[in-house]
Amino acid sequence: MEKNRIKPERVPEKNNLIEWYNSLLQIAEIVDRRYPVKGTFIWLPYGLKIMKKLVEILNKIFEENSIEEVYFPLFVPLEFAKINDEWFEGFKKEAFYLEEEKVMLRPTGEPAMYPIFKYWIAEGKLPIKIVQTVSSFRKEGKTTHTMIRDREITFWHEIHTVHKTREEAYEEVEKHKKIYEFIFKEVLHIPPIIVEKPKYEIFPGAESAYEFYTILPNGKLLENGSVNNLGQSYAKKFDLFFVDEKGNKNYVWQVCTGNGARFLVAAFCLHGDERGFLIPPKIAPIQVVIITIPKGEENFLDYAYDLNKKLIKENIRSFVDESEKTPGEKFNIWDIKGVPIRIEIGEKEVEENFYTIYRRDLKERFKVEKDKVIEIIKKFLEDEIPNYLYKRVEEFYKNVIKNCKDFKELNKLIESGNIAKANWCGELKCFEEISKIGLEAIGFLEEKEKGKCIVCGKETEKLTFIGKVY
RNA sequence: GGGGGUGUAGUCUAACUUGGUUAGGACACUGGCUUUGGGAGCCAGUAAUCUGGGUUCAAAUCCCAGCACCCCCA
Repeated sequence: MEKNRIKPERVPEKNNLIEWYNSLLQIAEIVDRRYPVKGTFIWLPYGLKIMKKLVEILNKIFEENSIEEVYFPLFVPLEFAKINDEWFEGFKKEAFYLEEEKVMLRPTGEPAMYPIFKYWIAEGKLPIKIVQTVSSFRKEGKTTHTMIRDREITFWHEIHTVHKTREEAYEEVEKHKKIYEFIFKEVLHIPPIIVEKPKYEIFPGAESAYEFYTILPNGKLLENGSVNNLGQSYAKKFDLFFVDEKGNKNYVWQVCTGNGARFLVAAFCLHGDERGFLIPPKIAPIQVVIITIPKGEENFLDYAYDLNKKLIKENIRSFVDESEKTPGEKFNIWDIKGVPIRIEIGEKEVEENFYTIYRRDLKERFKVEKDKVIEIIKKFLEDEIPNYLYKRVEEFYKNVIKNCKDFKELNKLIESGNIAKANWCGELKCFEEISKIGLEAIGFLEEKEKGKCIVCGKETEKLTFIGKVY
């Protein structure tokens, strides 16, 4: 596409996902993409409210797991950054520098936090469990995509925990896998996909790493949250140790996890349709929009606000759109913005004493008796819409994931928008063979099945997904 | 990282091939009247050649660089 050929207020076809996604981000007023610095964008009020709702939910869950929010500076002294030479090698080219290169803007949090952890450990503060939600900065190359690959990665949360024992760190890892699973299922209504990364893909000296993925409607995989069991690799570099009762020096065990706005990308792309986005009810800034259909002098706004008050009292985020637009125009705008439920109030409703309730996910209207409205809306928001959304994505995943036993079939399968599920031994050379044909084996699935590695033919129980990754 | 494409009002575009118009249209926006059950109509108005350099009597148009966006490959 040489140019965005999208009329500003028309939703383009979803079969070109990036075009559809980019246009909708703009017309649904999630972000303004016109900021003239590569890999950055402006969060608009509606989008920011969605993102902040998600952050609020995340922080609440973290806090329930004894993880406290902190704020470290964005500036990282280069001497800190160089403590872990492997980390520095990995990030030095894609970091931004200032103060005549004595300081870098954080590409990730470790080198800012870990030297300070040394003080905290010395003060007897183990275990340390903290989270920071902040921007990270990486000088991404040519390909940037809003919220998928940015140079300023906004609302990136990173959890860092420090433990006395290996066992405690392993328990922490399991906890974090469950937290992200919960977010996917209960907040975003997307079936979680989690893989364990092979050893050569994780940080040298780390124990293990898990990565969550979502499959986007164009059949590309999106990394969407990682949980790293760092072992003592960083502890040794940063000299993080505690002295036990016997007077022995012990290096600590560390865990870190992170993700950001990619959670939203998954929700937008998987739940959205030809009419626009669909915001999962738990993170929707507006869960119910009330639209009146005026008749002559009567605008029915009193009825709308009466209902609005009742809904708000029940902790339902409700909004009356009393703008001058025509009802049809309002229907379309709120469809695009993805408000899960709409209530229509006009002459018919008032005379016959009912409400017309429209479900964005089904695109269907329901005639609901006035005194049942709260009950029905709660049922829709809490059960029926989440369940329907989840099932729909589950169905999509089922269709797009194809079993594959033949290496030669891989490209054809993936070219036509699918994800391959295959037995895979996970050896480095078998990873590289797949990379050579432009694809990626994302890691080991939790599911196991006897078979032969798709590359080398060796017997293995391990399974992987193979596809293109953003 | 390699290759390719594109930059005209808030948005989508015409004029670019073959240099010369008052840079035209639509949507949006503002004002007015009329309307309102899936994007309503009429009238009037505001508003644009990405930035810098070059070629030329003359540049939206040709050339170079920068910036930004999109696509393909790694």
